[in-house]
Amino acid sequence: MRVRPLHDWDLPPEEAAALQRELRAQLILTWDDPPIRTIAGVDVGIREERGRCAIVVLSYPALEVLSSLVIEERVTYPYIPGLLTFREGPLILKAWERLTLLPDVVMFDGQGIAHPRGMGIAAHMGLWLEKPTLGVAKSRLWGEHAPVGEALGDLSWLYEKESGATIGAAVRTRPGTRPVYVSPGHRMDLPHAIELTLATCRGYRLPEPLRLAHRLTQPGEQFPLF
DNA sequence: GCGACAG
DNA sequence: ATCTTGTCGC
Repeated sequence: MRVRPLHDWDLPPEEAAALQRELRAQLILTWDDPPIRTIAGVDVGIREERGRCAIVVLSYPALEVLSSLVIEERVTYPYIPGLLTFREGPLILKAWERLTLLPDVVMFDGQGIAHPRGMGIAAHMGLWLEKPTLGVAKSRLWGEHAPVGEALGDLSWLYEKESGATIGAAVRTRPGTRPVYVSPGHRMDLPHAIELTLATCRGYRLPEPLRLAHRLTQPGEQFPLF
């Protein structure tokens, strides 16, 4: 799919952070109730500056794989907490260009607005892709929360200590494992982000879109998945 | 200065 | 994320 360029990616850390603060005003944090027939999972794996991005599109709510793709490219921007998008974003866009089936919702491996400047990878990419997005991270970056209940579906709100604003939720997607951190990206609200996360879990800690995309980024894995 | 810190 | 083997537990 084609996207309209919003800005350069090769920005020094300070400028990258300033850009994130500017982009925050463009986020739409409401759900306008579009029909959901497909949902995509996006993940990136990098080893020795060799990045591999995988996108898997599943039907919803059946969760059958409709298409998948993997692309590789050199990645040089360093990993800096809070600036993950500047490392993985360019590669994700390259993969997105190869996509022929436009998903209704896109799930990312990382934060949405649960980020120091409200612009985690799911929020940022949502602006580029102009699609509803949500972030499902394996660990916390920003925000505080009370302990999470042990049952599937139990959750604790993630809130920003200073403002008191609720920015996401720590969700138990599988008993006996650590919760995942869910937050809306763009054109999304928290209730729907949580609902989509739980509705796409199939017995594993990670929801299917991300679990499958992650598998494809691992060395030796083959695609397509169907 | 110290601790925190998505992937 | 990646580096890495075995191992504890259901």
